[in-house]
Amino acid sequence: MSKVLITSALPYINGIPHLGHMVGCLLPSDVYARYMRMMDNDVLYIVGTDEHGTTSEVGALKAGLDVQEYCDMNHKRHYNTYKDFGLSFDCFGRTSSEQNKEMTYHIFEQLDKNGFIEERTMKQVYSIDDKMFLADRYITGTCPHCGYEKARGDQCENCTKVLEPTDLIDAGSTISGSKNLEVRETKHLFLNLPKIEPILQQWLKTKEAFWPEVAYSIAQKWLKEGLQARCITRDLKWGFPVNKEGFEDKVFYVWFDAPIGYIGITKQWADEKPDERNWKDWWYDVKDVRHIEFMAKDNVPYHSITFPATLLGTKEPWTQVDYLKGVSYLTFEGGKFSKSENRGVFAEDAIKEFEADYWRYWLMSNIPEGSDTSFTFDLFASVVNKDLNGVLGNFVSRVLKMTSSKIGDTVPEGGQLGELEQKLIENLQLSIKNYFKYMNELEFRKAFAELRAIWVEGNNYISEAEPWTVIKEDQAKAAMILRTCINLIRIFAILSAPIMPKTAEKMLAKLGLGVDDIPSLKDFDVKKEIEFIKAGQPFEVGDMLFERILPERVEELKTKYGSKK
RNA sequence: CGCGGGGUAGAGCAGCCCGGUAGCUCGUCAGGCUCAUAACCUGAAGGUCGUUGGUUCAAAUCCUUCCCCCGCAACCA
Repeated sequence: MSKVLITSALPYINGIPHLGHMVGCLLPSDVYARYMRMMDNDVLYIVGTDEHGTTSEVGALKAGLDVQEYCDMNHKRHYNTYKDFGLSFDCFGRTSSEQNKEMTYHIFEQLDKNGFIEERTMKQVYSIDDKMFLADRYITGTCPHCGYEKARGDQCENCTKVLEPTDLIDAGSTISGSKNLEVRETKHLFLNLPKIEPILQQWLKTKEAFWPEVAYSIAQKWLKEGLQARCITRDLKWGFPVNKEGFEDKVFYVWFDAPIGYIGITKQWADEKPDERNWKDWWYDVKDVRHIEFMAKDNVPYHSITFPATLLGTKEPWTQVDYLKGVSYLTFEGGKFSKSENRGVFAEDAIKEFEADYWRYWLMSNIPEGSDTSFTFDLFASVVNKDLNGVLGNFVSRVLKMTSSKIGDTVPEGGQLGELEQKLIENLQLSIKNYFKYMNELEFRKAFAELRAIWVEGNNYISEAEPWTVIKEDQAKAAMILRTCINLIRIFAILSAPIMPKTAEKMLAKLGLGVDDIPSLKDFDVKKEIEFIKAGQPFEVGDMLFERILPERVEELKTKYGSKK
């Protein structure tokens, strides 16, 4: 049994998670965690909310709430959404926790002690009416190059030129609209990345060759361009106050404490049961932990460069990422998800339309492993109707209905496996081997194409075996065929459990089994499992596993979620 | 010349690293079956692999030109 530490990029508290967020990090991490547990590994799966930063402050201001209250409320909201999607995290923590503060302080102190922290004085725009310094993008004005009136302080969206906020004509705060701005000097702390770069390079060499193309090339790109010192403090209220003399009125930059959150949240988890859990068993001076991180491409630089450098700079034996599963973006009908424009499916609404497993299956079998992938309701409906209803749901239905109507509501007795069944076993052995191989390699698209092929194997078998014909002459043989099919339902349920846990449960329930009856996948042997359910076991036909999505419904959904805009 | 990813049948993708008759799923068409959810099974049609030039006996695969889409460009997260 080996220890597998799984972390999903921590969703930002202010955002409303959409399908892209779900497939970018949350779902794949969950599917992988479930799979690794079924493979008998000791898994710790960490998720939580990333809470600090200007965006939270502004969000709270707009909601008329105190930042802490605002985050408490949204944390709960995120938690509920992810629970609805079936995420099986061991702890859903917060980057604003006391535990994370402790970790952040410790890591900062080590970096400072080792000479990787430097002070710099910089000029920044201060909004007198907002009583705060403004990040570049919180300032808008007219672009000096193209005259676009809503250019941001960091870049003009219209002409794409990179700007300084002081370049803007007639600049104002996006928070209050106030134009009462001035440039003030302010002192900040920087993480000296160039100084850490040599050891970072060395470390990276041992890891990234195995990472996905997207992750690997992004990390390379940053190194190629040369690292710059990175500012890790901010003039804000909402964050951890900097634990260094002269900087008490500042807080750590959200991106400094956010990834440390993985460790802080692990300590939150450990603190729930201090007698049996220790965060150090996962993060500090351990050799037997394999750490897998999940994220979308925008997060890759921080997890391949900045955060590893932060940990390396402490010169302490922290657990680093072993495999970084970086994916591209999911787009919505070819464009961006946008809450304000009511375009795209957001997780809270998705779950009201269809059960989690519909989304889990579509998203995971279409995860953007290569380039960006577009979600469309047409594709969604076609996958649900074909794969889930036609192939899997229909197999379960035809087998149970036939057995029930022709023989009875218990698993039928008689006959023994023949040549056709041997062929079935061989085919399944090969497909399952491939399925496990792809899951181990985190090649999700390929893995779920293989899972689908496994389901098809069921329909193939029953077509060839023709129990509806056999039963007229050989009752015992027909019984054996149907018993084999019922066992296939159980096997399909077990193999599908990582991606569709609720459906797996439903399938097993039809056979009078529970989730506790799911065996380890480690030594999964089709030969044995195909005869697991014995004659006499009662079953029930029950409801269909999935509903079909009819064309009218597709049109309805498209209108409702802004596909047509 | 800012950087990276992508451009392969009507749709969605694999193959490219390590050149050797272009593969998978959906859709379409035809056939089969009738246990099942107008479902399932079998077969067929459909692609000059974005474009230009080159290397090679041979290029989707290696080098080069240009075009298109997406993302990033370090104080939004």
